[in-house]
Amino acid sequence: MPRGGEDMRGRLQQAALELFEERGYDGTTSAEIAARAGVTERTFFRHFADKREVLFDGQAGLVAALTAAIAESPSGLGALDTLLAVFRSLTPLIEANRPFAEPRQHVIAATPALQERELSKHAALTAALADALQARDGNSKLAMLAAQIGMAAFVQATLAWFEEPQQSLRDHLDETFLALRRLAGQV
Amino acid sequence: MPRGGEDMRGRLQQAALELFEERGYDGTTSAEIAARAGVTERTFFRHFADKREVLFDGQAGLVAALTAAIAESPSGLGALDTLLAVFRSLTPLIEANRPFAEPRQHVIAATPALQERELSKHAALTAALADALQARDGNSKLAMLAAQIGMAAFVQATLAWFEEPQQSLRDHLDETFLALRRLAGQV
DNA sequence: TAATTACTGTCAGTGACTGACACCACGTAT
DNA sequence: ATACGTGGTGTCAGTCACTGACAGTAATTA
Repeated sequence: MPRGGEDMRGRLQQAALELFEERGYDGTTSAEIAARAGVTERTFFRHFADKREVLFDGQAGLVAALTAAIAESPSGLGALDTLLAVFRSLTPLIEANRPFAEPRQHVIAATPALQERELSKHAALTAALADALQARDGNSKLAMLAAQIGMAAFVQATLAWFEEPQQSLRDHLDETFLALRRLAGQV
Repeated sequence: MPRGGEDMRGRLQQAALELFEERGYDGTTSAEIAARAGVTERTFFRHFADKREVLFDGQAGLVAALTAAIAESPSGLGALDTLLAVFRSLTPLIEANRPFAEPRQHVIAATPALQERELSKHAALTAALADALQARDGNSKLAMLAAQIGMAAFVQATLAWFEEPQQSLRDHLDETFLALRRLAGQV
C-alpha cells in the first residue's frame, strides 16, 4: 500500500521540474531532487529508471487512451482520418494538462538530453498507434507509415498550439492535417 | 597535423563496433574500446562527445550531401517529389556503405540507448532537410512537415531494404513513397 | 501476536565523463 | 640549427548517474 509519504512520484516530479527551471537540467543532481522531495537519492531511482524519466511519466495513460480510441473507432475510415478523429477526441485532456505541460516543455526545449528522451517516447507512442491501426487494417508497414505521419502532424500541431494558445488545439490539428493532405495529395 | 596514429576516429569506431558485437553495448566499457584501439579512455572522449556517439559519425557528410542536393534540385517540383528525387540520388552511396551499416544496425536494434541517439540524429537530419526546403519554398511549417513525412518514408524504406536486400533501395523508396501518397491521398 | 508486504535508508561500488597539467612529435619562424 | 607554437596524447583526480545488497520500519494480514 502507498506509504506515509503520499504520491512520492508526483512529489519527485514536482521537485524536479522546479529545480530544472531554477538551475537547469545539467545543473541539478538527482540527489538534490530527492532532497527537495524529502527522500534520498536511492528512493528517486526506485521510482524512476533514470534522471530523465522523471519528466516523462504521464505517457502511459495517454498511450492507453489513444490505442483504446483507435480500437473503438469505426473501421470504415482511412487510417489518417482515424488518427485525426482520435487526436481530436483527446484535445480536452491535453488542454487541461497545459499548466504542467508548458513549463515542462520549456525545460525540454533547453536540454538536448531531454529532447532525446522525448523523441524516444514519441517513437514508442507511434509504435503503439501503428499496432492499434494494424489490428484493424491488417497491413503492418502501411499502419506504421500512417502512424508516423499522423504523429508528425500531431506533434507539429501541439507545438503550434504551445506558441498560439488563443487558437484551440483542435483547430491547430485540423490545420496541420489539412496541410498534410495538400502536401501528399499534390503528387 | 594528424598524429602518427592515423585515423584515430576510424580505429575507435571499428574497435567499438567489434566489441559491441561481441559483448553488447552495455557490456563494453569506454576504456575497453580505447584499449583495443591502443589509446586511453581520455583519448576516446576527446574524439567522441559520449560513448554513443562513436557509432554516429558519418552523418555530417550525409546531411551536407542531402541539403546540397535539395538546393540544386529544380524548384518546380513539390516538396515530397524533391525529397524522393534527392533520396534516390543518394542510394548508391548508401548501398556502398552497407557492409558497415548492417552490423551497426544490429547493434543499435539491440540497444535502447543507441536507438534514442539514432532518433535524435534523424531529427537533426529532418531539421536540416526542412531548412533546405524552406530556403526554396518559403513556408517554414510546411517545409518541416514535408521533411518529417519524407524522413519517415525514407527510414521505413531503408529498414525494408535491410530486410530484403535483393530488392534495390531505390525500389523500396519508390514503393514507400507510393504508399505514402495513397495514404494521404485517400482523404 | 507473528508474519508479510511495501517502502525507505545506508553503504559500497562501477562506469561515464570532465578539467587541469605535463609531455611529445612535428612544422615553422628566426 | 635552435627556439617556438600547435595538436594530439597520457595521467590523475574528481563529480555524478546508477546499481546491488542489506537492514530497518510502518501498515496489513494471518
